[in-house]
Order: sequence, then structure tokens, then C-alpha cells
Amino acid sequence: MEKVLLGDCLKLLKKFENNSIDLIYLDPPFFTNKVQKLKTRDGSKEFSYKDIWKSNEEYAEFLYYRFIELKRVLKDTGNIFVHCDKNSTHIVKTLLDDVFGLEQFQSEIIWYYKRWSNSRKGLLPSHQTIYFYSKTKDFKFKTLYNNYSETTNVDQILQKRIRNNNGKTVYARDENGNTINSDIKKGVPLNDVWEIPYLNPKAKERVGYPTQKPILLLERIIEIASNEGDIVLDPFCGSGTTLVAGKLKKRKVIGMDISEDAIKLTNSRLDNPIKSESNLLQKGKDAYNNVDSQVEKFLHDIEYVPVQRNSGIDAILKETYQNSPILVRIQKEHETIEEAIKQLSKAVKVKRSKKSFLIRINDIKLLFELDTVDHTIEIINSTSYGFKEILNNANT
Amino acid sequence: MEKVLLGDCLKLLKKFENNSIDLIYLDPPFFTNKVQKLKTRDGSKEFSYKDIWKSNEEYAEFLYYRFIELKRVLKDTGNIFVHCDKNSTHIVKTLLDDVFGLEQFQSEIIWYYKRWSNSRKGLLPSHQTIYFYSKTKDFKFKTLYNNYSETTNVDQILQKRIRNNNGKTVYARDENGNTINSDIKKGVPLNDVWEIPYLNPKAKERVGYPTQKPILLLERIIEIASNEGDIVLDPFCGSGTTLVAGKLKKRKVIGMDISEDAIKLTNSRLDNPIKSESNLLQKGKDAYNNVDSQVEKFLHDIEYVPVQRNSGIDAILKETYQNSPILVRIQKEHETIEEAIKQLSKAVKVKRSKKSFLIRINDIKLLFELDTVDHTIEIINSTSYGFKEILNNANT
DNA sequence: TACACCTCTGAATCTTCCA
DNA sequence: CTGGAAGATTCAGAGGTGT
Repeated sequence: MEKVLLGDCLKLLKKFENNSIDLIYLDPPFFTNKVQKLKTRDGSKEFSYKDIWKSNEEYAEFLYYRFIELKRVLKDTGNIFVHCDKNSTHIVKTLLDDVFGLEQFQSEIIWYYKRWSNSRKGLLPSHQTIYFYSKTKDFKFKTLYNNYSETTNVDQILQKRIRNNNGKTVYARDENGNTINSDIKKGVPLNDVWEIPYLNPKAKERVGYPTQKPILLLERIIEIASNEGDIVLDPFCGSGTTLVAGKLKKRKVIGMDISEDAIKLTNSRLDNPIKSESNLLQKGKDAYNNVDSQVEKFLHDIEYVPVQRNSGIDAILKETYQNSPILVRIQKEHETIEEAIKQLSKAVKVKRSKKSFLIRINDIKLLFELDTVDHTIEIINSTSYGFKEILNNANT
Repeated sequence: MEKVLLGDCLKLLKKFENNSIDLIYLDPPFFTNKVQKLKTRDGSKEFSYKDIWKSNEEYAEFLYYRFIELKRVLKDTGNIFVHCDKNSTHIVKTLLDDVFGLEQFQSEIIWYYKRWSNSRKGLLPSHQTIYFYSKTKDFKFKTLYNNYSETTNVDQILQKRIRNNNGKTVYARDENGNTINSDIKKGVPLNDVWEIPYLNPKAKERVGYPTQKPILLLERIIEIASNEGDIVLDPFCGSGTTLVAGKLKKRKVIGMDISEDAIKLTNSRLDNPIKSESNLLQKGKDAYNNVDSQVEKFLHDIEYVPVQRNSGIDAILKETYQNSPILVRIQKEHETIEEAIKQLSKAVKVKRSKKSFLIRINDIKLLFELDTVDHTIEIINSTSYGFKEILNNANT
């Protein structure tokens, strides 16, 4: 389900029922018409918050009433993420503490990115702040894990530890003095500083909307704070990144914006076959992992030419076989081996290849025996397929 | 010059002259006992700041008067850094905007560190905030530089760039069309997210004071925001880290604290400044990073924990086998299979693994038959080894 | 309900071991 | 003896438990 609504979210929200939304993300526009310097202060004057806050009042009020509505429509298990302009973090935090309550404050997330330098005197601003509040203590949360630090040793991951008589932590040992294995630990729980590359100005993902966020950022928020099928709302949806990310993660999405252009843009991004968005996303992710493509994972120490625009093959080796090209196909994720072979066979015929390779990545069962296959096609297990095969056999 | 004064900084500061301090760092104590619960709001009530701020008012007032005094004693070229408790950032920012002015706001510095984890539901808090304000536009600042990111094009560092007639940035070229080398650039200007290790439980630097900061953090602040011989003030000096860092950086230092213990501790640290000669800090993370980026290539769709500090294994699978860990080693480039097995075997014994994997990446010949090998070790071909094997056989 | 105490954890160190 | 690798230890912070 996807809804993109035109209008001020304050009005639009009135029509929504209480407790109907699972997750809210918003990046409200920041405005400040009067940055008036308040009276000069000499310390003798009576201290007053009211005066201090005057300059931000208008913006705060704008946000306040919307936060109230957002809290109303949020489910009791729901979460809200507010992306702040760097000049508004303190205002946002203050209001959220008031509307949602300090007890529901979960995290101040720092989105950290490397950026081109400028010649400004001072430190290069390289982060933005996102506040994470829940509606109640009973909020949805899925823990993701990071890798351990380089300095952490294996023993801590593998060995059980207890406290001795003096209350000190030591490795547990059995009656023979041997250490005891613990359950394998999954890694370190995700922390609140997220290094995610800023959308590169040239990235195709960019659609020309001013404050567009990387999909990776939104995906992570959606993943930790909601489940599949949940309803995700972005009341200031802009170019619709939140909705695209939500759709990719199989959530129901609702967007609102007062700009007609934004609505159009969002709709067109949502309408576009998810696949193309997915591809762009995949590229973004691969760049993030510093890996060029899937092909590179398998053929990293073999010389090859990647093939982009052919549905049958993914690469051609630079080496030849009896003066014919050596073709390579990687089995796709939801593809059976026979489908893969069919695709590859076509290319084999057309290119008159005398030796070609299919890389098996999963064990979706074959419907016919392998030896009936065109003998020019060799099936090779991906390394991880090899693992899975052995482990499956071992466990049965 | 070192002065450590006992008492409330508000009173002590009165005796200081206007414009006499170059740099101020403070980490004011946060009062948590005064947090009172706010009334429930339903949106119908008239909006008012006063209500929102009531609970924090006392704390804000406490800070406010001290900020006023601190501004007074600060030189016109001076800077102030305020280290915030995670619950007080918004209050501090609000007050600083008022006292020093939004125009003097220079940076929100994020101190980011890795830390032990806990079982908390939610994201692991791993950062603290430091606000950096100057007194005037004409503030002292020394730019430090980081290394370029790995993805930066070397050309951009080495070649001179100009703008062409269309205003686009291009590489400058001499009359022969060759690019021109630019002056070597120093690196990327320091940004506002600082990854500095948390004071480790084992660090010698640690003196047991609750909120003790790493000296490296204070050194960096002192270095970017003041010159040798300048006067550095910490009005809540606690264990005296600021003064120790200042002394190490050849600044004149003044500390204040209301606790007699803190003063004693500070004095003793100044007499004998200890800075951790940390291995990590000296050699950097890379010194610990043994894992080939290769691991990701082979295990990309298997869940694993990379292992850095063990020469026998490169990863542990998150899956277990009969309650024992599943270890993985990738054959190294110039390593025979038997050497690899030897390395892995050691780890298998010590970790008492009942199933482990060796990924074969080359065909340096074995000197003995594989079946003599410890049967807990399974050898799996890397995908590209599979290719090579078949191609070699085909060609002979 | 309040709270004292116990448990679990991982980064970075210190210590020991071994080639 | 020496240097590096492996192993052991420390501490804080949050949750859980029991009185």
C-alpha cells in the first residue's frame, strides 16, 4: 500500500485514527525569519527562559502541534525518528522531551559522512542528528550487529566467562581446568553513530531534491524500528526517499507534502519498477562495501570482462578455450539451476562457446540430472554454496 | 603556570579580569535529581515554553550565570568548548546561543568511541557532544589535517586544478597538454566527528574519576583553538585532565573545582603527568587488522564473525556444529595447503572445534595426501580455484 | 515498590608463552 | 634473549533477580 497525500500534514493527520501508524520518520523544513539578538545581557538582569526562547518560538510552535498529532496517530508499539537541521537540534529535542517524554527518549543518532572540504575556518561539518523516541516502553526494536573491534580477541567470543570469589571476571573452566565454550556471539549491537556515505552529487539515486537522504539511512531506520507489513509515515516526504526505502523493505508507506512537485516526484519514484531503484540501491551498497559487483566477488583473481547488457551471461574470461570465448553466468538468487542453464545455453550457442561456467549459489533442486546437460557447461560451486552443502549434510 | 583553585567557579571568576583567558573547556556536572514529570498535554492547551522548560530551569540557571562570567573573562580572540551530558545538550546549546550568540557558534563536535556493550534494548550509546563557540569572529583556530579517504582520486591530490572558461573545474595543463603537479596538499581538514578511544578500563592514564576524559581529546581541543603560552581555563576541572593536557601542550593552565579531592588529584597529576602510550593510538587500527578483505568475498552470504587477532583462523561462523565453533581459514597466497592446514589445526585443537573449513585458493602442490588430514577440517575450493582447475585440465 | 546485588559484556590493555 | 602472538584481566553500565 502506498499513499502520497498533498497538503499540510497537520490537517491531513486529523483524518487519521489514533494508534494507526507503526513508524514515523520526518525531516521537517527549518525556517527562522527573525534571528533577533536579544537584549544585551550583563548578568544583573533576572534570568528568564521565556526571553531566551522567543527567537525560536514560531518554529517551535510549528513543530509542536505536529508532534502532538503524530504522537496521537502512532501505535503504542510505535517509534518516531526526527531528522534535525543542524540549527534546530536543541529545539527539536526540547519539544520531543515534552510531547513524548524524556523516558521515551531512545537515542540521539549521529549520521556521519565524509564530505568535500571547503576553506572555511573551523571544523568541517560532517554529521547530522536524528532523534529516536518511542511512544511507550514497549516499542518495536530489532537489534542489528556490527563486527567486533580489531583489538578484540577470539577467546572472548568463544569462551564462557564467570566471576570468581573476588568478583573479578575470569574464564570459566571445567573440572579438568579446560575453558568452556560459550554460545557464539553475534557481534556488537549497533551503536548510535552511523557512518553512511552522503549521497554523491553524481549518484543516479539523486533526483534533484534539495535535502534528499541516502536510501541506506532510511532502510536502516525502517529495519531496526519496524516489521514487514507495518505502516511507515513520512509527513514531510519531499522526494520520497522514505517511501522508496519502505517499499523496498516491504512496508506500507504513507507520504505527505505541501509541494505538488514533491508529490509528483515521489509518485514517479514509487511507480518506477522497484527493480531499477533496487539496482541503484544495490550499486550504492556495493560501493559502500567497496566491492564492484557480484561478479567481482567470484572472479576476483581471474581476468575477465564484465558483461552488463546480456541476460544470459555475466562475464567473459580474457582467456579463451580452443579459440572460443569462455562464458560465465552466476546463478541468480531465485533461479533454479535449470533455469540458469537454459539462459546460459542460449548465449553459449550464439557465441559458439566451447567451454562455459555456471556458478551455483543455492540449492534450489534440479528437476533433471546434471549429466544430461550440454557438456560444454561446467557447474562450479560458489565457495559459500560449498559450505552450506557440507553443513547441511553434517546436520542430517 | 599552573593554578588549581578550590571553590565555586562563579565566585572565583569574579576576581578574574575581563579578556584574560584564551581558551575555556568545561564539562559541567549534570543534575539529574531535579527532573520532575511534566503534565500530560492534549494539544488543546495554549502553547508555552515556560511549562516545557520548568523541569530544566534550575539547571539552566546554574549554567547561565557561569556562562556569563566565562564570556566576560574570555579574550576577544578566545574560544569556549562545552562538553555536554547526553541529557543536557539541548539546554547547553540554547544557553550558549543566547550568551555567546548564534553567530559565534562554530561547531557541534561529536566525540565518538567504541565501548563495551550491554543488553540494552535500542542502540548502544557511543558518543558525546561538545559545543564550540568563539567570543568574536576573530577567533584563534589552527586547522589540523586528516589523511585522505581511500577512495579519493590520487590525481586530485597531485595535480593542479583550475576553472575553465565555463567555470568548470578541470586539471590545469601546460603548453604541451601535460598536467601540472600542485603543491602537495596536507590532507583533509579535520571534521567535527572525532573518533578517539574511550579511556580503557586497563589504561594507566585512568585515575578512577567518574567522568574522566582521555588526554588525547583535550589535547586536540587545545591544539586547534589556542597557541603555545596561552591561558587555558577549566572551571569544573574534576580530575584535571584539561590541565594535564594543557601542560603537555605548553599552555598556562587554570583549574577550579568545588571538591577538595578533585583539587588534590589534579595537583598530583600535574606533578607527574601520565599519558597512555597506547599501542592502538600509536600504530592505528590497521596494525590489528589481519583479515584479508578476501574474507568478505568468500563468505559474503554466510553469517560470520571476522577474526583479527589469531594467525590460524580468519573467521568464525555464527552457526555452531555440535556445540563447537566452526572455524574458517583462507589459504594465503604463497602458502601450501599443508602449511595452511598446520596453522588451522592448531586453532582447531585449542578452540576444540569439531568442524572447520579451509578455503583453497591455489594449487601449490601437496606434499602428502589429503586423507591423512584431521577429519574435522573440510577443504573447499574457492570459486576461482574451481575455474582454474577445470581450465588447466582442459588444456592438458 | 524500592533497591541492593548479581550477571553479562567488549575494548584495550597487561601478562605469559613460545619460537 | 627478544619480539610477537595468544591468553587473561579490568571496568562501567544496563538488565535482571531476589529480598
